[in-house]
Amino acid sequence: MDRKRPVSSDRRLSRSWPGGCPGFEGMIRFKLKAAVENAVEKAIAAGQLGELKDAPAAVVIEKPRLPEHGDFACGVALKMASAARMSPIKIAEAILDRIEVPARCVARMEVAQPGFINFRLSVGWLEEALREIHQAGADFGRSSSGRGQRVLIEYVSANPTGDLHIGHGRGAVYGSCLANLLKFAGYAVEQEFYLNDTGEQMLTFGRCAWAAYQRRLGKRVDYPEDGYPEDSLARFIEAVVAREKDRWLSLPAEEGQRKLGELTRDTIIEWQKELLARLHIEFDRWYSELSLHERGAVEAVLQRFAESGMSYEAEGALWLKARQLGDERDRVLRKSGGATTYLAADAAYHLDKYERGYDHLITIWGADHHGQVPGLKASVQALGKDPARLEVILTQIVNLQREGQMVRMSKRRGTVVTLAEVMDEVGVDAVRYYLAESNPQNPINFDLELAKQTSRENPAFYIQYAHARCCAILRRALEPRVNSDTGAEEPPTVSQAEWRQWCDLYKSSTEVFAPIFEEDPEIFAHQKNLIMRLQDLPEEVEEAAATRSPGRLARYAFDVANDLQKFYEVCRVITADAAVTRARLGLIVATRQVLANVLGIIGVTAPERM
RNA sequence: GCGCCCGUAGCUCAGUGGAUAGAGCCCCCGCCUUCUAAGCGGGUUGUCGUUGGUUCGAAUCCAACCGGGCGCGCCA
Repeated sequence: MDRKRPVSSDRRLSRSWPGGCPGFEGMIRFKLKAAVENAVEKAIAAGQLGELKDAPAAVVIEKPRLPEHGDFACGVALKMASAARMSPIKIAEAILDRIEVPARCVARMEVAQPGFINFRLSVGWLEEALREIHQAGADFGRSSSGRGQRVLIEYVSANPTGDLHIGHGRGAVYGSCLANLLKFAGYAVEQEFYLNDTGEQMLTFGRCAWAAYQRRLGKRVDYPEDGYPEDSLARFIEAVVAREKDRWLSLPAEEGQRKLGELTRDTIIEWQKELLARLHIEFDRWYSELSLHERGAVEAVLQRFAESGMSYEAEGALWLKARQLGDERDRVLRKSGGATTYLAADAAYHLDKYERGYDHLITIWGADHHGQVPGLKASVQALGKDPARLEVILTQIVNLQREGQMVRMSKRRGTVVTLAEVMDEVGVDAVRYYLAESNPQNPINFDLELAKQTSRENPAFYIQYAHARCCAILRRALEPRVNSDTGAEEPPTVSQAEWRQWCDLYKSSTEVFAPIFEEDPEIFAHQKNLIMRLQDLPEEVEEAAATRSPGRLARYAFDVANDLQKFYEVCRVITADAAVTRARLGLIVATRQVLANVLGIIGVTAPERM
């Protein structure tokens, strides 16, 4: 039943082939899509698709799971069948007859039950893909789909009252990866950390810091019972004492609480900055909540709510009419005691974000804050801003495990495992990879022992190893060789001058890559798989950016590494044949480039040797 | 009770309308005179939480239910 038709050379579109595929810019899937769309149009125009006047379904080129179904497949005939009142097979045949692709690019096209069109690639587009990778270099995979839109991503925003834990780490890594990703996808991204450096909690914190400071210097005073655990402050108090000695000890209580609160808070903030920098996270701005209060922004927002009739007084408190705006209940803006709530400050903060002119706002919170989302949305709406431009992403919990057993964390009992400890134990790259890999809405089980025990097998390491291996091969080709028989030093396989020449060729020529391929079908399959994977990067970036899933790229990097290893296993790169060596080094360098680009996005280092 | 998130192999997770549901870990068996064996190949593993619906076709969409997590009027 299946109709098989080899592509004959007279169906070539491109007269200038090889050397480029005019009219087929972009990735292979896109090139195929365009060819199929074109064929559908022509088939309709020729009246071969029954009563169809226009294409009722978008052409989607997918990757079949089974190798027998080719490298790519298209199910558009199935989607058109009912509208055309024809059998999918007949439609597929009519379309296939009109698909025009260069013979060097597609080896075979066929119609298969129940109406798929399957494609098996030849080498033309693979060579072109490699040339594109070399030409784009560090920019390969970068897209302009963000159209330079300004996006502000706010994340971590941990309270400056203690250590960061693994949950903060997750938000930090996710936010940072998302920022890198959106930049790569063509957005103008800024990253911001919101400091809760004022309010009720800072008063409590000041009392604790003051007590801890006095106690550290030998004074017999009680430590507040319901405050932050003394142990969790000890390290920071130690730093404060080392710097300030006992010069504040004689302050009156109220002054002392304020002063030590500030000193300790600032110590913690500095410490958080350093820790996050170690995780390869740099914020453009640390935005102080206190600064909002100080310049009256919070009061101004309350004023605006009052003027627009969006707030009211009840039970001694000031309320936002959030119910009117889709929330399940109204929200308190100012407590009966007179202090403003977190929501009031957050409304002022988000209003400021809007007024700074961003096209889009992303706020990343831990999932335990999800109850606040409707209130925040309602408040920005009440301020006349479009809540659709504010995207709140919630990151789920991280369960720390050790050998499959949950690590119970209790602040009170001081059994909290800090982010710093996890980083020290399993390494920054592993922490980044494991936290980057999953999607934010899923809880993570992070097993410390597993991450350590399998350090040779862990994905972060495996990907880095693949990158280092590419570097090693290139080094090998460019370094002088030692003759194993005579011990004499011989010139390198590739001279520096040659190499520079080759690098230019990689960017301008597709023929240069032709000698990569072996006739042996098994080896060819590995070569093709690797190149197909590399040329996927732009699509992966698009998809990851659109779904806010940088973790997708972490998994993609693993697949690239895996395909490289399989290729490496069956195929030598440096050979006696200069043309073959040149071609395959081009593939290795392209692979290295793709790995480096992806590792850059997920913030894992790309080592040259391991 | 209400709201949000989740439920896929022993474990950790992909896959969100297409053909026979995939990786890694774990376990077993092979492979180093040759560019990094920190590697590769092979083998085993599934009521896709349950039931019903929509569709030519459902892990994927809809409804109800079950199980887990989180949140729920002046904490942040």
